[in-house]
Amino acid sequence: MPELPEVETVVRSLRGQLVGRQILDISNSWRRHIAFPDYEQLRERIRNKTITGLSRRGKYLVFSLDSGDFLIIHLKMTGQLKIVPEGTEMSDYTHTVFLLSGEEELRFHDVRKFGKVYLTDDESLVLGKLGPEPLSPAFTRKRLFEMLKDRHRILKPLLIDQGFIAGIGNIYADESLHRARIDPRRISNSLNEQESRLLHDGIRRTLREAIENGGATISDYRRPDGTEGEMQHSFRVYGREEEPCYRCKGKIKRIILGGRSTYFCPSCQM
DNA sequence: AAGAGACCCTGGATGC
DNA sequence: TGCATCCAGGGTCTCT
Repeated sequence: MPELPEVETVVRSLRGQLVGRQILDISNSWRRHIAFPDYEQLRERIRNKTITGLSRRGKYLVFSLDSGDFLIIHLKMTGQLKIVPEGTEMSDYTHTVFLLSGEEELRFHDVRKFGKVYLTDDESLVLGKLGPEPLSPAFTRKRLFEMLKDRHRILKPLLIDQGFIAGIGNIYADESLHRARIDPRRISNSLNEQESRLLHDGIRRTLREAIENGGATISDYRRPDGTEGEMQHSFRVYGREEEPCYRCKGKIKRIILGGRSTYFCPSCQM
């Protein structure tokens, strides 16, 4: 569930607490949480390293270490990160724990176990195939229009393709398309310049608004301090099947595109 | 290149 | 109450 705004919220919340701290050790009870290298090597390479930075790329959290390695974490559907005092009672769903200097622990809690931890000195091994950051200055209206022209794909699945644009997931794709008044079933290269501009604005405004709201809490997502985001109260279409569209009073429909639920308003999204 | 479907997981909702 | 089945989307992978 965490998409770009949720991951950004987590990064902002953790950065001040983690940068400058040392990772003393790691423990893990679900080996598949560790993507690469294998657990023993990762443990060897991470022990006693200092966290020098924390940033986000798409839906990935990227910790820079003073060894030159990058610790990269993807929360996937149900991952949560939290900092707790050392020795706090363990939840059944905490599978990876980083022991920190200052007698605290960074815990990776993940009910569905889809999350992943990577350690590498070459970030591109993990992040290399990602598309542009939608909130970066490089993601201009012109660039999006050119990207759309180059492809012949159904719009909604294209927007959640991380190689096309990084960070948009199922919820914010639908929200962005509704804001732009564009039908999710449209083919990418059928959009004219004006429609492409509306989509560009829709994506950026939707993501910015979601970050301002601290992300959306749906079932598992929590901020690292345990509080819920607020964005779920502002959804225009997501999860609102058969309810009236706020803009035109039409009925919100749910269809499947690219194997995922897609919510939209057939009367004002063209 | 694009798209469909299986798979990775589990809790919660729904159906009988 | 209990059990089976479906669904949720973050991805990856294979096949057509």
